[in-house]
Amino acid sequence: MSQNTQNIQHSLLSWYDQHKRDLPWRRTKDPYAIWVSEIMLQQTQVQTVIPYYERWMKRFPSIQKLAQATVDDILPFWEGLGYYARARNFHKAAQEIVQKYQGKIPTSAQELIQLSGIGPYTASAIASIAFDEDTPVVDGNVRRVISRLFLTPDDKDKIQEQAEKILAHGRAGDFNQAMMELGATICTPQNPQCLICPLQKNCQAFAKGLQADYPPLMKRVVQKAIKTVGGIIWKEDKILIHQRPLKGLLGGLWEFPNFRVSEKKEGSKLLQKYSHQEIGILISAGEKIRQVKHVYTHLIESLDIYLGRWVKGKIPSKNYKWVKSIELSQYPFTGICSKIRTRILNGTPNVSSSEEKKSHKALKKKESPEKVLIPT
DNA sequence: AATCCGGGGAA
DNA sequence: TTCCCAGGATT
Repeated sequence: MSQNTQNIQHSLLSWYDQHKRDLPWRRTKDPYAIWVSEIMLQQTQVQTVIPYYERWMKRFPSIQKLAQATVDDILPFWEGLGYYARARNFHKAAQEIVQKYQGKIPTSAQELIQLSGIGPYTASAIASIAFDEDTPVVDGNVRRVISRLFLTPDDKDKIQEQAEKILAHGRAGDFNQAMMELGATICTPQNPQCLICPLQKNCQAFAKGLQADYPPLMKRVVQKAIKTVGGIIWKEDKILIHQRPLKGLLGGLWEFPNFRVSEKKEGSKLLQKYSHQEIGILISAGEKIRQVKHVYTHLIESLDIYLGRWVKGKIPSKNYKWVKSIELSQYPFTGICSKIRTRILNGTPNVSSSEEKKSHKALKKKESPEKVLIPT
């Protein structure tokens, strides 16, 4: 091992021992708990994950409890976290563990990666953190730190090679977390805090003043704008909701019926047309309640919501349901439709965006609605 | 090798 | 606004 590597390991681990954040999943060695955290942390920041992690662990405290649950049981605990396939894959893996592994979580990265939802990163993370296997992780943080430390080109194999070279054997779990912690708190994408960085003396980018140039920027994709029309469709005191197909965008989440449109016709007519074509019901469509925008990674959706009333026809029993407005909060909703749901429950069709955010959070805490919008 | 898959924090 | 986050599955 080179002098430089020894120095990096020592400086990084000393810094980590002294400065590591007190995170819920760092208070345990339970491999299941660490697994939960690693799945939630995929492409998701620590501060976002913490409340979800706490709620999840309370409701599904073990791999057995998770395996016993249904997909509909688990989705509400993932609502708003995004990348819903993570929840489904994790659930599937839990059932595999119970059925094929006698309920025992495998201890090696090589075995873990076989499970659904576990890729190279997560396999190494669980193996090193929960089982002390000497295997390095490479995530967005590690990629950036290594890229700057060694001016490594942004090549998957080169980064992996470097990560293996500097891994502190015997303390792989701490070392891996330290690399990620450094990337998250000091060696940040913009304005890295090089002056207080424990690896400043080892950093080739800092020596040349090239921190801002590493890693090279990725080309970004332009978001596509799409337009949809949807309806709050009443039948007596009930509203029609739809569960999205399990696979694909927002899989398994519920929403108010809405349809992709390209034509520039009148929205209420389109809602009638698609309600007939896609759902098989006849409705009368009234005024536009409001327009809601929602930004996805590759998509910007603009949804026009109309008030509707059922006239005749039977809904497909599978993915459609009539529910009372006060029951809406029992279903995990898509982000864009939860904005509208909030307004129905509050009886405030038009609120400012700041108020919208508050009421959205209030809903999640299951606070009782004050008023209910009366159908016209 | 590309593309899909969310929602939010931070500057 | 823009970047990107303790990535994995699908095609």
